[in-house]
Amino acid sequence: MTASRRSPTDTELAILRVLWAHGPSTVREVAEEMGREGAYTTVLKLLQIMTGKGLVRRDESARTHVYRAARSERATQRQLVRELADRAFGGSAARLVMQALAAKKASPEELAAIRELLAERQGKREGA
Amino acid sequence: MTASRRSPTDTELAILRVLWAHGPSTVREVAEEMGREGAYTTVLKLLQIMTGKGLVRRDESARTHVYRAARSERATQRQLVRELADRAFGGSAARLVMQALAAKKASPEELAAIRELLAERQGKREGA
DNA sequence: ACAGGCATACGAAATATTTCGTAAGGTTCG
DNA sequence: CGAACCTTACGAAATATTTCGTATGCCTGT
Repeated sequence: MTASRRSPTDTELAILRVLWAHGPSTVREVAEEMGREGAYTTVLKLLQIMTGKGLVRRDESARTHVYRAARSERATQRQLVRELADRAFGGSAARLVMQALAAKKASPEELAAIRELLAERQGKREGA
Repeated sequence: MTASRRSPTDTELAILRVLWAHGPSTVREVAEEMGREGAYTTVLKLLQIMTGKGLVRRDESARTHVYRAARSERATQRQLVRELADRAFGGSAARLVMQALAAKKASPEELAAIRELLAERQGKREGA
C-alpha cells in the first residue's frame, strides 16, 4: 500500500487550508479567499495538479467544478508532524514537542489543554 | 534585521544533521557519513551553496576545507517548528504539540519529561 | 621533475514547483 | 443569433533544487 506520497508543498498547503476552512469550493472561491484573484489560472492549474496527486477530489458534475480536500486537516497535520520529526528530530515526536513548547508561547489555556491530553495518555496505561 | 531566510531544504538538512552529529567536517567526511561516497561533488556543491546561503561556515585555512553548521541544531529546530506551526496550524504551536503527541507514541520517560517541562513553564508564573 | 591522487570550482543537465498566457468551448442575456 | 463572460485545459516560461561531469591546481612519493 503506497498510502502516502510526499507531503503537500507550500502553495498546495495554502490551498488546502482554504478548502478545510470553507469546505468544497470552486476555483474562483479558492482564488478569492487566497487574495489572488489576478492569478485565477494559477490556482486552477494547482488544483488540477493536486487532483492528479490525489490531494484533492473534484466534483465535475456541474460545469464549474467543485474541489474538496482529499484528506482531513488533522490527518495532514499528523503527516507533516511526523515528517518534521523524521527530518529534524531523529524521529522523536517528543523532542519535537519540547522544542515546540520552547519556540512559541502558548496561552495558559493551551498549556492546560496539553497537560490534560498528557494525563489522558498516561492514564491509558492504568485503564482510567 | 533580515536575520533568517528560508529554512534549509531536505538535502541541506540532511547535511546539517551530519555536521551537528559529528562536528566540523570535510566534504569527504560528510559524504561518507551520508552513505553517498559516489556523489562526492554533489555534497561539495551543496556545501558551497549552503555557504553562500549562510547555513554553514567554511574554514579554508587548510587546503581541505572544513565546514560547520552556522546555527545550532536547536535554533534550527525551533525555526522549523515555527514554520510548520505557521504553515499548517494557524501559527499555534500548542495545536502542533497536540497533533505531535497524537502522531507518534512517546515513551513514558518522554511523556514524563514533557510534563515536567510543562510544569516548569506554568510554574514560572509563581516564581517557584 | 613528474605521475597519481585528491581538492575546489563551476557550468549545465535533470527535476520539481509555481506562474501565466492562450485556446477552446459552454452559458447568459438582450 | 451574437457579444460578453465564464469555464477548463494545457503548454511553456520562470524559479528552485539536486545531481553530475569536467577543468584546474595542489600535494605527495618516487
